[in-house]
Amino acid sequence: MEPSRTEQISDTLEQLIFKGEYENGQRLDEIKLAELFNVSRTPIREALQRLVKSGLAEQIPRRGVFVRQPGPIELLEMFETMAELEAACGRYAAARISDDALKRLIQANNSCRKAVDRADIDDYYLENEIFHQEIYLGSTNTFLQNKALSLQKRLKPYRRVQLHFRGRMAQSLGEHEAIIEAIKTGDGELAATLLRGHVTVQGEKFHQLMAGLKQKAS
Amino acid sequence: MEPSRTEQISDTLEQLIFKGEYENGQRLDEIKLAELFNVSRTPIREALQRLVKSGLAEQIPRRGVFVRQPGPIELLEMFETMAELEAACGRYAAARISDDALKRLIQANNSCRKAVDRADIDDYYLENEIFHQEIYLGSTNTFLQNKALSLQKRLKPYRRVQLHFRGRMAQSLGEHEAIIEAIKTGDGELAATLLRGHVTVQGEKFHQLMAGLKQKAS
DNA sequence: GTCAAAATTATTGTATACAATCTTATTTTT
DNA sequence: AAAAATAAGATTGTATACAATAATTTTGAC
Repeated sequence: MEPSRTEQISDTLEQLIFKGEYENGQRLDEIKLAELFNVSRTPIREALQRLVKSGLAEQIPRRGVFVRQPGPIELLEMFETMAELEAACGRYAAARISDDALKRLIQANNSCRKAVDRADIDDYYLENEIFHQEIYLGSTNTFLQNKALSLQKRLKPYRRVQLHFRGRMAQSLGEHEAIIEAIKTGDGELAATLLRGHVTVQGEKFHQLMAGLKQKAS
Repeated sequence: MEPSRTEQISDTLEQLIFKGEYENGQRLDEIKLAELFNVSRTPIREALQRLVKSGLAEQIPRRGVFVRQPGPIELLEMFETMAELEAACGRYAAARISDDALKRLIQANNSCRKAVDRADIDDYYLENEIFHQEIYLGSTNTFLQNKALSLQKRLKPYRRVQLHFRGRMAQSLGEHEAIIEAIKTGDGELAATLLRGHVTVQGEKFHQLMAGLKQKAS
């Protein structure tokens, strides 16, 4: 199914906002966007409504719609929520993951290990994402899976920077092993606890996230 | 801040879909809606984009947008997700709820008890909702809170019917007491487990939910 | 009578015109 | 000179016209 023009525009704008191309509070000028996308204001306005609904922008009537970049507090809240969603996925995955999906999960982690061995941050970043997505999928709950995917996507730019800190990749990989073991043995409670800890931003990770925030802002 | 016309229309349509005024798969006719709301198609189409983004409708390009009512499976998935969100809220609430918020939570439950004493289903339905919202609030995580609120709103019509089954209200109230106690003593793990069980649809509750589904469909 | 092609009708998608409102600049008043 | 009032410009919100596509009906061939 070919996506609608409105959806294309909305997705592109989403990417741009994620990448930090727009400042927090910046107005999304309908006319400029119309010129940028070579369309009239009508499809732009429809796309903007989508952005508003997904929380990426705020609409002030008769004023315009303004991008809403999360600040430090909201970011921590989002990571906390992500941790809980991942924990939930892990809990269900431990109970219901299929043999095939488990195989893929292990394979994804093997790819992670190779990336660590090569000290390839970009690749680890990619494979790690797949590892987590396999857990979402393993939950066998499409609704939960989609929620997790959507938040993962939104937090993506903030995770990248963290990997550049020394020892972070190796530590992450070690946690993966334990998570797989818990899921394999069907210990949902343990899988949930491990995943929560794996994703939660605490201690040193907190400073790394904040450092990443500044980097993005510049 | 006065809401935009588009937001009003979108919210009204959301209510109508929640109430079951539109069949699953029914096309949302732009012209009819424009007449219904006494506006042109333009603001209608903007509102429809919001519905699509929030998952209440599906857009098929050049065909139209069609309402998407959850079937039994998706409904169970949504309740599972709700259970996990509530568990997460409970966990954080146990660690961070303020004295004031705890007081309000207890008060909300007292209102629940009064409703049970009067065997007032409608009132219990209302007060129970507030009880849970106090837990969301108690989590002190606005992002998580909003996610919980939004899903609670979406599941609202399906919870109502369940209360009509014998003993359901009294059982629910009993669980509330234990939840409060866990939060009060700061036992996040217990609060999470209790809330998960409180919301999860299993055993008899499953049949009640399915019965409710049929009732709504008629 | 049935199927296929063509024509008709209906519906979505987009551009544009205009109205309503807000913002900014200018003028006027004190 | 500062503040208030006014005017000009910019921007959002809505209606409408038209184009593109899909759905339906009609027509015609076999």
